[in-house]
Amino acid sequence: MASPRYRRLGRDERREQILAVARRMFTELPYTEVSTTAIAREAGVQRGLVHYYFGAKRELFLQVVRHLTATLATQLPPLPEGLLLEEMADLCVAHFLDAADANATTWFAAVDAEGFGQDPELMRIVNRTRDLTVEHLLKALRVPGPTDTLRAVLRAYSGLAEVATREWLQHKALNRAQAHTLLASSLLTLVRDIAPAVERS
Amino acid sequence: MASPRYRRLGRDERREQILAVARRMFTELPYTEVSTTAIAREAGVQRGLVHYYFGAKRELFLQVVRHLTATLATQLPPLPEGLLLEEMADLCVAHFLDAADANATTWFAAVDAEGFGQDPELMRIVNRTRDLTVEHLLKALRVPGPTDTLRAVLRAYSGLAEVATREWLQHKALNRAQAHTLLASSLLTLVRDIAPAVERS
DNA sequence: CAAGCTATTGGCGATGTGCCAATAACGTGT
DNA sequence: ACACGTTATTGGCACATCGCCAATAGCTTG
Repeated sequence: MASPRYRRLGRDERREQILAVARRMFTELPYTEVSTTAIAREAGVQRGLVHYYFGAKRELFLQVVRHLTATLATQLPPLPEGLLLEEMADLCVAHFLDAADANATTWFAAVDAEGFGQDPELMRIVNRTRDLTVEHLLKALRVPGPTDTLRAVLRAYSGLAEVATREWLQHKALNRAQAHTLLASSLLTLVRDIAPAVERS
Repeated sequence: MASPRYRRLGRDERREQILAVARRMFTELPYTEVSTTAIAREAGVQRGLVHYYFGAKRELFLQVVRHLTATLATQLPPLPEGLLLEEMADLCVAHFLDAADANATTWFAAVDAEGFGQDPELMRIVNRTRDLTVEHLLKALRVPGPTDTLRAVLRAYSGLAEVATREWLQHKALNRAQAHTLLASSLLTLVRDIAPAVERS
């Protein structure tokens, strides 16, 4: 007669629900200020259940980061054919800025996670995502011989892109058009002029 | 008669000793894996003393980051006179790479601290250090009207420099000469060509 | 050598984490 | 309808960490 004391959900269902709560909280607060107790409370569940599904708190955090980066990676745009290098760079940058704008909080949370001091697994996750973007750029720009040097240059470029985006969306020292100009012309120069020079060094 | 159970040091002396231990441990391990207990143990002291000097663990950590960034900031080279823009850029990059090389662990620890999720005070510290470097670049390159836009572009450049350094020292996808070429030519192009274009956008 | 200052200790209380046995919700077979 | 088995969920134990503070004990000074 009496209503049950708790609702029993399917494994994947509950798992996803807790993950959603964790996602929100980890993007809002630093790691140390998010307790499994708080996550459980917000999910309307006992703390033990969180550990039942995810083991350690760190594991849950890694799942969250994996999800964030995966979300961003799937938003890579399709590649139109037969464009000039300039047009292609423009397009890539536009798509990138759109994605960053649309998922600002997600994006910064993922990027910020990088510095979570020396955690090897976390470094691996974030680096793999960065490499995905680099490979996408390589395909899009159709550079003849994609060497390791060029990849390194493009990874460095992603560092520039990260801060430039921050200057636009957070610090507001640049507007969107300026961020676009900066990113597009840097990309062009890096690929066309600087990368070959670096290769020869 | 019996030797005393502990040595009593002066306030600053003990403070500096604990800080040194904390510096080492925080640069070696992630924040969560460094306990005040461990710091106290390595310093040969009771845990309570750590809190007596630094209050919360977070405060101690901030002190460490402050010290790391300050150390790097004091290594800014003097500015020689009457050089071409190219030569000046070369010089700045060379000094930068030297400093990064000499203090590799310190440098990466400071840079990594940045992402310590959304901590406002920590963001402030790291940003101020970045701005110091940017101002130094501005002075060195003697650009006519140092606008806010140019500053933003240079901050973005520091993002590129950070990753490029990592590619050289950690991932080893670039050698020193290549890192130098990348950083010097990017800096030149950004200041001479791209920043004005961004300004007009 | 007594007295005072304070660096240092040692321990209490609260909170967080990892784990696991007991429990209860829900699907299934009869 | 009802017992049964599965397993999602709870609740609590054991331990570590953190922040704090009263008591203690080095060192210094007169």
